[in-house]
Amino acid sequence: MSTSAWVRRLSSFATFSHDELNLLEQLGGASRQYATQDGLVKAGDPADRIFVVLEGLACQFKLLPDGRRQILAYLFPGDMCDPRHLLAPRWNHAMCVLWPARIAALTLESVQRLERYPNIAAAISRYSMMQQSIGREWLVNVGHRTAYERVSHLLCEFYTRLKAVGLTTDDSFELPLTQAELGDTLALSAVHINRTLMELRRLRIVTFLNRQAVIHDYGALRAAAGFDPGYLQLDTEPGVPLGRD
Amino acid sequence: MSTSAWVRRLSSFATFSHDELNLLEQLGGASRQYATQDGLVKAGDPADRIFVVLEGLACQFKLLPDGRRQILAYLFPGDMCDPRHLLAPRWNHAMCVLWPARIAALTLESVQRLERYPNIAAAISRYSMMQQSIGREWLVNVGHRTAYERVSHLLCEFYTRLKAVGLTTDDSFELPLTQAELGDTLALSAVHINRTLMELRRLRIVTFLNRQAVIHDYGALRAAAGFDPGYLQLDTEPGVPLGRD
DNA sequence: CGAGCCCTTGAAACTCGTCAATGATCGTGG
DNA sequence: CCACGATCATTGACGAGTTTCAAGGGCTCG
Repeated sequence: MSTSAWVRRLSSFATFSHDELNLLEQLGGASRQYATQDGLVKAGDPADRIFVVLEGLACQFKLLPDGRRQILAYLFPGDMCDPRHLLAPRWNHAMCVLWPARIAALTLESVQRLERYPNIAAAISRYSMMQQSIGREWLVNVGHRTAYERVSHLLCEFYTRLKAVGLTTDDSFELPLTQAELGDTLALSAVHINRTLMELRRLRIVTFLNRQAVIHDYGALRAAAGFDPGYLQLDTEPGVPLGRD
Repeated sequence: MSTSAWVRRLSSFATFSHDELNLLEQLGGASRQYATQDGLVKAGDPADRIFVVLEGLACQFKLLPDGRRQILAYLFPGDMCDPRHLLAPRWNHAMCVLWPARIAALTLESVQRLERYPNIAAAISRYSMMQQSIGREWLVNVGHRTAYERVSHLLCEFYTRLKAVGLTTDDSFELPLTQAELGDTLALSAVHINRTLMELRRLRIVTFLNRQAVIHDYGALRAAAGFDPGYLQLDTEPGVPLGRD
């Protein structure tokens, strides 16, 4: 059972030796299968391990007392939690599985073992930095873009992130999200998500079929979103290592 | 020229030796004075140093091409940028000064020098983790709370953060922000910020005078916001459970 | 074949934004 | 010391974008 998406993702942030690659690959053995709707952690749980999504889809979210939900991040294959969570006593947000997933859990000790390899430590830090960058862009998205721009921007982000780990075919990718989940991500009602997606479909920019998103006109999508992929840092050259995390 | 707010802030995340305290205090010498409106970095600048705000107020923000602005974080006295920014080739957001400030700049080397002390490294990591946590809460705020809840929540956050570094007196604190800036933070128009603040004032919950916010009824403010200070991690020790929701 | 979830669509209501004008405050220079 | 301009706060009227409510239809799975 391969950890390849994870290795591919980290490889864009550092160059690994044979040993390091082996170590990363071994993680597959410690993984477990989860089903849609499975909870991974909830707010208040002790933060004693983080997760690496090897296949499938998971997300982080926060719940308000009255049931409103804000999705904070998606973990596609190859994505992991920020190891810094291990420094806090407890989680202050929740995680759940959105589509059947194979997920590995890492304890503080296993992360420290990995981070003895400077290349791995550097890759994880750079990768986590990029995830933070995505979070900042989401704040801009939710705060200052219209519904149409928001949806377009999120689709651009997904497309770019998935392409980077080889999870797109031609111009389409798996997107097993309900419109309610997209709504909780973009702070829009499911109804309005629907209307916006219909509009994108009507303009032949993006269509959806069987949980697949097909980008027919990436130029138009990107223009609609004002999408600038720079923040995804898929271009950076590996540099100097920086301490622990 | 004290660095005390910074030391106080970090001290809540680790216990420092005499040597470590000295080292942190020395930073004050390398600081510089800035005026309101001064830019610190803009998107695209090389990320070769980060900033520690010793006094005054600065913020991070992103600009959209048409001029819309989203403020991403405030740096009160004692706050610093995440050192991880040094791992990226360039900034993808901007920073500016909002109120006369004394600010120190740290290069990658100086951060590495500090992080040779494990307590300092740990404190900075934990502190940065908390900053990230604030960012997540902001996404919830902007995404899923009403104008009234948003404003209340932000005021609760400010009050709690400032109290933790001793920058409150009684129930008031300095808040030299314009309503336009609050609007760009909370994704509301300045006009609507005004109406919301008026409402808080009408209900005798919070008043404003000479750039000071005065909290008359913290209970009501907290209730209005649904504020739970847990995410600020000002109370807990690693691993120690606390019975809460 | 039914149950449940999800998508789709319309109509009405509401929150919040935009526009515009007035007033208050403050720093600056005459 | 006062006049001026600039920035910011305040207020009202109106409009736009989005939410809510409600109902119907399609798909999938047991």
